[in-house]
Amino acid sequence: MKKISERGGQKAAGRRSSCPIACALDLVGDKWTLLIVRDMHYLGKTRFEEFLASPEKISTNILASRLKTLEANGLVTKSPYGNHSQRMSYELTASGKSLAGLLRRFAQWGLENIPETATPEFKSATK
Amino acid sequence: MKKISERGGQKAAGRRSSCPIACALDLVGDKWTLLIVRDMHYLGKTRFEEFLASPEKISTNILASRLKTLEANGLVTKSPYGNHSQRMSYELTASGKSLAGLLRRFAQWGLENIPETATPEFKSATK
DNA sequence: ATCATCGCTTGTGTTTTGCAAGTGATTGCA
DNA sequence: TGCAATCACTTGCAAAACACAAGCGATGAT
Repeated sequence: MKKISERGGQKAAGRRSSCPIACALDLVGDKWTLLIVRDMHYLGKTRFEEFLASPEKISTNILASRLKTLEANGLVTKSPYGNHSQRMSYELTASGKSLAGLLRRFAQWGLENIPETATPEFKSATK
Repeated sequence: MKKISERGGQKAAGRRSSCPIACALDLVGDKWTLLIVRDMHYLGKTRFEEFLASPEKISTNILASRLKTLEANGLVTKSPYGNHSQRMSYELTASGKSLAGLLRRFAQWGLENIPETATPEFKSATK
């Protein structure tokens, strides 16, 4: 039985605090994870090689590890596609898709506050 | 004279691409920066020691370096306060304040998608 | 004069990242 | 049937970032 005074102030395993902002940052607060989600959401990418092709040039080991933790955290599902047993398709779950609003805020803030950010390929998708 | 085909696809110094999401992540895409902004925005913190007191327990050298780059990127201003010339007050600029919407999205996504995130002290502020 | 507070810096060891190369399971093609 | 190409990774290694603890210089209070 947990004391009432402790409820709401407890930390979940591996998290720095119970703050929803801090917890969200623990899951997607790094330089690469949200770019993978961006590629899935705005560009419809699903394959390892497609993510590698983005202009930010993520390296293969980082991509593999990020996809693994995205899957472990329930934001992405991994499944074979076509008739190739080795070829994998990564897709957003409901939780993953619900990051779209966050991505749009990032895009909006970047466009409004960072000079020379302009991406023709995203402009229509982010409106 | 720059070719039209290059415009909109160029990279600014030190950035991975011209995508506004990637650029925004270059500025605030790490585990600590947005927590400092959170403390400034939601809790009204302004001093070094106050940021250290947050439950996530940032270390002093990381805090100092993040405050320095926040200032360098024009998101925060630093000024002495009171009659102590050594005591500093950190405050959000207009660009920094405009991160509030992003923070709210983070909080909302965390509350909806991560179990056991609940912070009484933020709930009223994020509604 | 001594002590505490504030805002840091410095040193040290660990963890994470970036980069290049390689691996194994196919698949397409001659 | 052989052989190169593709895809999804893994491995190795150096560089950078991070966490932790200690210390430092300026100020103010006692």
